[in-house]
Amino acid sequence: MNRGAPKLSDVARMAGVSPATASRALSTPGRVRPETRARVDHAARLLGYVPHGAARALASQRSRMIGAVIPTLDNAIFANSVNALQGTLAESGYTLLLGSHAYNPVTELQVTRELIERGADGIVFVGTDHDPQIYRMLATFRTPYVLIWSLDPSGRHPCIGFNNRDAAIRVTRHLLDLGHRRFGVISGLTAHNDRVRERLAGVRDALRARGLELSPQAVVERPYSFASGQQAMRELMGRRPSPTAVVCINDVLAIGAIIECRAAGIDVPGDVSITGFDDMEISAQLAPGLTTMRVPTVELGRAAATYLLDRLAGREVATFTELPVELVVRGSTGSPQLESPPGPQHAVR
Amino acid sequence: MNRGAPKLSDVARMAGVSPATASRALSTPGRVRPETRARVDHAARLLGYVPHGAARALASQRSRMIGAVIPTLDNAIFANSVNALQGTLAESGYTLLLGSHAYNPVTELQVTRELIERGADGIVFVGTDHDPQIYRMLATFRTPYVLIWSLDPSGRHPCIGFNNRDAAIRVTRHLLDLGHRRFGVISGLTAHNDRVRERLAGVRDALRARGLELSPQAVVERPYSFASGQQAMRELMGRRPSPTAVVCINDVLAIGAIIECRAAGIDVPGDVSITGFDDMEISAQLAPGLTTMRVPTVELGRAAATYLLDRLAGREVATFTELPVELVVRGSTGSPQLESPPGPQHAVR
DNA sequence: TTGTAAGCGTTATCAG
DNA sequence: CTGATAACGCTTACAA
Repeated sequence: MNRGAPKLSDVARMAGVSPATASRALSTPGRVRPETRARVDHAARLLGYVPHGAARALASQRSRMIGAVIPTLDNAIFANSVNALQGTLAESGYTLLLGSHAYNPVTELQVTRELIERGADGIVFVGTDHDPQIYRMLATFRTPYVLIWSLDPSGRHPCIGFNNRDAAIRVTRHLLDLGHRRFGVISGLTAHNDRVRERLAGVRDALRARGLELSPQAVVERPYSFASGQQAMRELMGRRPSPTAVVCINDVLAIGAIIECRAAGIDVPGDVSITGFDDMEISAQLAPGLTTMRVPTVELGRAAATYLLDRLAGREVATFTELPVELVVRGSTGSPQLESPPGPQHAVR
Repeated sequence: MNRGAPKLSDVARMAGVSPATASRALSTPGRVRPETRARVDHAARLLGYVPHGAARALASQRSRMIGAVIPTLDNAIFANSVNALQGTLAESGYTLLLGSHAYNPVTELQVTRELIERGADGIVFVGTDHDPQIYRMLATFRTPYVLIWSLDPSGRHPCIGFNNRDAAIRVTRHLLDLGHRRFGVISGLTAHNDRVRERLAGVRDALRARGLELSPQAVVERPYSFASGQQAMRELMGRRPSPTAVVCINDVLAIGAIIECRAAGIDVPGDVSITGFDDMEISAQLAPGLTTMRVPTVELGRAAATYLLDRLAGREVATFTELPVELVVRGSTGSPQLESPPGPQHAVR
């Protein structure tokens, strides 16, 4: 791909120095006389020299590329994080290699292999649920990595995330405090998704602490999509007695749920309360009284980049970072519901 | 980064063949005896061999990586395309290198250089507005590329896109046909963004064809954000006489505009009509009567991947592909407005 | 079909 | 501070 393009030796010749010196002038400017550095820089500029990354990687054993393995970019949540990740990496001259797996563990393994093969100096993963083979590969290739979105309870893997279970507990408690007793949950698919499982567990924990159980039919598990959320909401509202509060495990599902409520003429909140996770800006507009958990997507991306860059530079790094999640109570889902058993309330996330 | 990891020579030794044969067995299975191929495969599997991408790229002059240079991932529109692009590439063993520039042409040039440096075998760009230096670099390095989202009128650059101007014309005509005469436009920033300029020109064209002009104050130019859209809408509705129809150049702005209408108690459509571009699923929920232009984001990503893969494989490729854009008329923004000058109508996109 | 050997364009080591 | 020179791990003529 570099056919005909100027190479380092061309730059060196033009500057009247050896390739070695040219290399140094370009990558470690401090190690050459200012004057020769100027000559080399000038020659490089004149020739439009662009270093050959593969050659450089081969010789230096560093690719200056960081990989990210994510479920999908369709979820705005991950797109935001990836955007921040890429931006932060670029500031340090690193390029992002992107792989997604659509929640398929086999694909994930494959994608990871691919990134390692391309020489990723480090890799970012989402969540803690990964094939043991993945961790084995990372160890074999001594590839630094970090898990984001979740906290690793085992402490075996470096992670930057937040307490998904606790966030769900807080959201649920909020609903309980509003007086709700009949709950429904619109969940994402739990397979290969620790975030969903933790959040679900959090809802259960909070309810149990107040002597309530979540019956199997009170939980609807669906893939992330507006349509799923709509349909799930319809099902839940069809149950008798119908829930007065519904917790949505993800914002996409929440939006679907809200849409369904509007279509069915159900007031949110009022007849129903919704609480949620992730990126709820739009959801909040759909249902102004919405209560949500705001997840630090941008911070996750930035922190992951910083972690890996620091690690690669041999700097000290914290191997366990918990980020705060903010409970955002909008409008007045408040006291009214406390007296009369309110309509359904939904915890969105 | 490959320290301690098995290399091709290890596989070769274990299989009892030369490195050359091992290489062939792995990358061109057809060129070796089935029996030796099996031995090599077995050895590779046993050792957990992962090829060294940089070495391979250096020797073969091909990286099996494709770059994408996009404005941002924060816009769901681009995220969808990138997702499709990455997925299609992965099916053919290609990995995606991602760069974004936040609508900054200097950053874009830099990012492009970075991708070329990393050895991208091909690059996808958004739109036609690019620094001439970018095209020069692409030529120097003989890097295949393709522009998506727009059609290149000059015919100089391969492109896969749709007619942005025509789409805007159709949307505007629709509003005209509904009886609207007083228009407002919420535009994105026109600098370095041919899509916005084309769409804006389309609105002007359609109006002019019916003897109407768009006064300077009827156009509000803002960066993409919900807040911008809200604010712009407020400004437009403050004008006297106020517009009965508003065209939003992008869905993010549209959502903001709709939010503002709801907050102000303005009915959409009814007091106001909205029409839009890009991903209007949510907008449509916020304003059920919304008319929109549906942009083929997934197809754009897929087609771009296919184009580059075909080109790299030496296959025939169409260098100019126009994709259809669908005008989606929802609800009944219809006849009511035809009689009485309707409230403001907004073309969202 | 397989092996030999010469690169691919940089960086790193080691003298000078 | 600078210059030879040997890797880096793989592919690919060319020969056998």
